[in-house]
Amino acid sequence: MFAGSHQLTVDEKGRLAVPARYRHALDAQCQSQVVITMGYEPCLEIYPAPEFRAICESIVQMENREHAELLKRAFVGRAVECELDKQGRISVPTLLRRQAHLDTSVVLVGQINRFELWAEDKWTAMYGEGPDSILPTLKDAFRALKR
Amino acid sequence: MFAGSHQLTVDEKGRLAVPARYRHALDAQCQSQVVITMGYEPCLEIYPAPEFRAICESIVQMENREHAELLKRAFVGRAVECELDKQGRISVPTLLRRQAHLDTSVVLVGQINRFELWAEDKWTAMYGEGPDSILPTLKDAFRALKR
DNA sequence: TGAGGTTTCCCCACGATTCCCCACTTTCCT
DNA sequence: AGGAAAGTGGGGAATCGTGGGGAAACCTCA
Repeated sequence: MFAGSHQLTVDEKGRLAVPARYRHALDAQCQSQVVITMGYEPCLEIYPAPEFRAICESIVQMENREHAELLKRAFVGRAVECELDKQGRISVPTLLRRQAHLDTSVVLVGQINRFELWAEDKWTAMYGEGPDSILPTLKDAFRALKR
Repeated sequence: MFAGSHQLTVDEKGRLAVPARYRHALDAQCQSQVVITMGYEPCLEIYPAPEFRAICESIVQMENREHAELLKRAFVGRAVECELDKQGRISVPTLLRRQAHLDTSVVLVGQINRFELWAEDKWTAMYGEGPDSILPTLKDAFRALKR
């Protein structure tokens, strides 16, 4: 289960050092094999490989064929399989980096079954120190949650 | 079950000494593994790790997808797993401390299944010596409570 | 087919941060 | 008053994030 956010830098070679605390889990869960792709948010999504395959299954079995086709093109079609190198880094494909408008300063966010990779400025603007804009909705969301 | 409030200090390295009376319970309940994150109040929330995981389950299964997404980013995305050190302290991440506007003087408040960590001035202003502002609502709340 | 250039991967190194351990001081209980 | 437990502080070692160099693999174009 992934949680937490880390400010990281993508170096000149497009490499991203995965925080050490996640490496062990990723190794155990998927032999350090991950899939990077995009959803509808302006950020990259990083899945452990088995998790991604499970989502593909779900897409194939969708009732709504039109939705399924769209997801196959936009979600599956943009996916790239990667592997952590021996130093625990993944090299993020240039195309995806451009599509998500990532420069060197990024934020890696744990999202339970996946990670999201945001441009730092976008992330801070939306969920950072002063997330005043989302506060009312957030309050509603918390109240809808049993805990 | 956690109750009561303690005035504590966060030292220069961002460490918080958990009152000894809670340590046994935390050790028994979660091997001293806790998760620190933020809700919509300007304070930090500290959960025993299993408690936090249970909440994540609830989030994943929420009906309202928009709420679930928001909670995943704001609640899960800001969470940090910590472990009490051998001296019974947790080191509170700098980012979270800044977001909750904590300086050295804080109040740890037992909240049944979690703790809350408030900046002392905020806590005293809201629930401290003169809680005049909340008194009418408090009255309603008590009357709604069977006891 | 071969040469040049580019990309990818691995290793090493440095600086900063984090974590762990030890010690001191204060408080509370006996 | 004495002792034990708890809160507080600091020093040192290990780890982690980051950058760069070099070798191997790949692709392109002649």
